[in-house]
Amino acid sequence: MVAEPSTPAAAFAGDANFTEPWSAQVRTLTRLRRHREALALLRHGDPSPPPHALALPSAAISCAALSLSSGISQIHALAAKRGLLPAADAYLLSALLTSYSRIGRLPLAHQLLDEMPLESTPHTTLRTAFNSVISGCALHALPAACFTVFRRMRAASVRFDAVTLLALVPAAPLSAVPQVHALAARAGLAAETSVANCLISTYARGGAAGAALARRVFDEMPLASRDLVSWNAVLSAHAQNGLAVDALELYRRMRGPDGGGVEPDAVTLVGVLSSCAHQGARGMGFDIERYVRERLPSFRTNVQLCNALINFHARCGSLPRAQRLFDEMLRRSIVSWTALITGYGMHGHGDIAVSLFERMVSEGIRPDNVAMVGLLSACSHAGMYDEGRRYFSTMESAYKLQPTLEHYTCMVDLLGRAGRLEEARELISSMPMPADGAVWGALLGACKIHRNAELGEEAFEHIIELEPRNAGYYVLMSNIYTDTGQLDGVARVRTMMRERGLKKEPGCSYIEHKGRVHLFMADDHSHPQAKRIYELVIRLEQMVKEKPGARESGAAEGGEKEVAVQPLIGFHSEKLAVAFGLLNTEAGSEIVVIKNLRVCGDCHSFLKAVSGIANRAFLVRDASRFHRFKGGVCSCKDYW
DNA sequence: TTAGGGTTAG
Repeated sequence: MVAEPSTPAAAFAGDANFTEPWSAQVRTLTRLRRHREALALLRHGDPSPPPHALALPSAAISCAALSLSSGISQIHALAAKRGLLPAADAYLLSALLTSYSRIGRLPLAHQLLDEMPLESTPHTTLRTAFNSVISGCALHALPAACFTVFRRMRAASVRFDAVTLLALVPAAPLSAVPQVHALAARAGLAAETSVANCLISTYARGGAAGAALARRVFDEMPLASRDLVSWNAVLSAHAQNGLAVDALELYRRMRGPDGGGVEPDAVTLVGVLSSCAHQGARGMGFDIERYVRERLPSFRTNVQLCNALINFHARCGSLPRAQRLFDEMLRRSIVSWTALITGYGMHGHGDIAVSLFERMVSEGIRPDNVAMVGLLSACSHAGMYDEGRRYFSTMESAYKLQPTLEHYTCMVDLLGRAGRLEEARELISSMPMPADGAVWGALLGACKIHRNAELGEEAFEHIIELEPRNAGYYVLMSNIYTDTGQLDGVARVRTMMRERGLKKEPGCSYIEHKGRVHLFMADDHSHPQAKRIYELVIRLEQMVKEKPGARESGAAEGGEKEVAVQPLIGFHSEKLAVAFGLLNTEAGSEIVVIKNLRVCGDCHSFLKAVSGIANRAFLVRDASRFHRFKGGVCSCKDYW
């Protein structure tokens, strides 16, 4: 084959500066990350004049990049032989320190640091040397070592700088980050863009409270210091911690005058799409997809961005679009598969989820814990008891995966829903770790479906120990008592809630129309069209009532579903949202509603009946899955 | 010529 001019060597020959000595060319190649060529040139270059001044530091860095540990040792030995160490050649010393640190030979890095003459070495060289080792410790996940070296640095009266902090801040335990932050502020470094960005992303690891701290750092940054990374970091801080509304609001601000003309990049969009998916913000997600297709035409090569789009579509009701994106991807990761598997699971297509999973495995991708959660929950939503149990029991032998709390939650849900309450209870007893609120909550939900107050009480006892402030579980227990006619139980749970100051999270549903979000709460009259909406709901209620068999009983009920305030005409939010959709959209189009809680049995049978009467399709995403109502039936087959 | 900040799935 004829070498094309685009091959690395030929390209280098083409752009090489031939007036530059070959040792300087080594440096250039290292800078261009063409490490193999750099080392080849070092090996074959003219040995006189000696290459040490320019070539050796670069060669050490190239060795580290290629994990050539012995290469670094050889350069080190050569330097020692030539008398360039300990500190005669500061650059070579720095390069060796960096190389040893990057490759994880930290004892050697420490040794070099120890050998440095503190008095005669320039201060900046000392600082770089300490920074190299601290960064190396951070790179190799040795946070305690970072601080040990940092203390030595301070004991030696070497001033730290922004680079030191970029390694140190993420290495600090979350509880100690504010102290490092204060240290940075006292040194006048906390306002530097790189340091502030680093603080934002580190605080972001600390849940909702951390997101608030991250937000404060961002808000305190001078406008001129905020760059794209600052916006991305603060946006992700909210997106990662479930604060989707704030993340979307930040994105709007970024695009407005506050953004200072910063254009989003793929990283921004990944974060925003995740929040759109979480929040059901379909309009914004669609806008972003348009932006991606117009402005980032090579997006198909960006696996994370494609994954974010797949996840968005799968969770926002457009499975065909998610599937198309998946099919178009040039390279896929396990995340791509998981997003799609989870999406099919949420829509009740357990069979498709299972076959996707099998296809993934046959393509040589080993499932991870998250993929298994997606698969097991897909089985659970579809009532695929045998498959779910089989996959769960072979997790360890087939895929070397230890079941986590989330897998147990899926399995308790799967067994419980299928009516195997005792089996679910036994599974909890057999767990190698203590069950958490979610596991017991899954059992409680199953007890609601199967009206088992006794086992429900046991689950509830555990839950109020583990999650005493989660009102949803109290409502669930109270509903079990209602269903089993134990009114004293209902009163007891209500008293507990009152004494503890707990209020049920209000149910809300929303629908997007012509670029606007229309939000409804139960019995909410604030919408401008409220009068027409209520009239329509009442009319539909009457039509449903008159339709024989329209409101059958026996639908599976369970989980933290909303309770109808009035059994006959409960103006739950999803009814209002669907009525708004019927009044404002054209016949034939699908009405998509996003809801925060689970659909109650009453609304479920109402929506089924109305889909038949009005000959319209409603797609409702509730807290755990999608329901597609059409022609009088629901895609969940009343199993939810 | 040396040290370096942000991202996805349940």
